[in-house]
Amino acid sequence: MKPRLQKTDRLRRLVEVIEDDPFITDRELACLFRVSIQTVRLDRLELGIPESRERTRRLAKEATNKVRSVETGEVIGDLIHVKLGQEGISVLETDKDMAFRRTSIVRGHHIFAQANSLAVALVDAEIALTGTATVKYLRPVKAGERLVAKAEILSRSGRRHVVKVTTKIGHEDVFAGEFTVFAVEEPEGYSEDSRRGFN
Amino acid sequence: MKPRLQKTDRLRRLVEVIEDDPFITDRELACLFRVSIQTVRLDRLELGIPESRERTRRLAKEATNKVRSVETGEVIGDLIHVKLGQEGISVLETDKDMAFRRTSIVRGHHIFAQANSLAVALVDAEIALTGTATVKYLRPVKAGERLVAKAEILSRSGRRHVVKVTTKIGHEDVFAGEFTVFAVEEPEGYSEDSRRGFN
DNA sequence: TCTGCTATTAAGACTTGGTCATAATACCTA
DNA sequence: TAGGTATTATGACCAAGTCTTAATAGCAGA
Repeated sequence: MKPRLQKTDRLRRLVEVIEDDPFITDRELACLFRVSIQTVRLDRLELGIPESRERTRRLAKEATNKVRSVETGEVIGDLIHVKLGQEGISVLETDKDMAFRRTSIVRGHHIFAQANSLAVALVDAEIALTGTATVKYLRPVKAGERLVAKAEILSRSGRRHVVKVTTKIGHEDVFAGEFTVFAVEEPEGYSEDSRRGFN
Repeated sequence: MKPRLQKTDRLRRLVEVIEDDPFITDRELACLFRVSIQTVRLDRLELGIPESRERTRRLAKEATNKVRSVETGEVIGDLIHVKLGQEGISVLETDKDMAFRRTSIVRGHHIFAQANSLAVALVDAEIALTGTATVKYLRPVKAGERLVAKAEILSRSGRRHVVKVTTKIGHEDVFAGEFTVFAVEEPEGYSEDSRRGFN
């Protein structure tokens, strides 16, 4: 039963190698594992791994989506609870892409962005602009930690809302901020078809 | 000279369409422009546009790089001048990926991130952490505008630095903030091989 | 030893989305 | 009518696969 062991071993390594370099072709893989192309194809078939071009295509789509959703996404973090004009909760799973490689410490602007997004989302208006923000970083956040931000509208006078946001990991406070968010009726010449959204 | 006009027109549109959807094939393009596949290929040849698969490949590579550099990059914006412990200037070219689609208004956290990055970069220490930040958004920024952030260390007492950042577009102030940045000697158990970097 | 099983390799036909070279045709204009 | 560009067609070829069918190798148990 030695060949079978060799095979399962190869299958495991195959997954690793392809994950490491999704652009690799069957020919290259065959060469790498010193087997025939057909064997590699059978292996891929068995593992349900698509061909090189398909992998590349998916990567391209996913990556472009990622850039759009992370960078342009309407809200940073998942809104798991929102009472418009009152309070809300947002969850952000941090990962290594948000952190410094060397320290694994999540960059501050992600934490800020989550809080800011949540503050803006609470304001019941077509367009909401952050005017000022006062924030405190209470302790560094490591990649992989789950940020739970809770926000509450402290006061409102006309179009001006004061929103308090507290971000925790478990029971520990890691960030606190106060945002002044303005509700705007008209786009003020900044857009033609705008509905909502600043910050 | 009508066909020539039609052609240059088609070439312009071709660039647009491909930019809009890089995954599109020659066959689809031919169908779209109501010309033969050969014409599309000649057009691409003339414009130096690579084939669909090549475009996809580049996109995948570039996008994966982009996610890393934009998200993980040590500094948001280009540091064009830094006097460690004193002052610095950073430039950030905004684009539509940083803005809301509907309004073309750049999301606040990018402006914050540039200012914060610059503030941290000025502090001459192995590791620098932002403690607090007080910021004001003075007017919305449209995608495409060039943000010039100037920062100056106002005061320093021990490891605590107060950094003032002003961001302008041309001569107009769009953002102002004050950051308290702490210089840290030891990683305080948050990392093993850390050198510099928080926020 | 023969049979059966898995693993591997091979061979062949077909697909997609092209490249490259060559030739034919269409259209317009001087 | 000749010359030019623009367009289309044709055919050979390629990379990197798919899918099917078949041959071979190596070992294990009856």
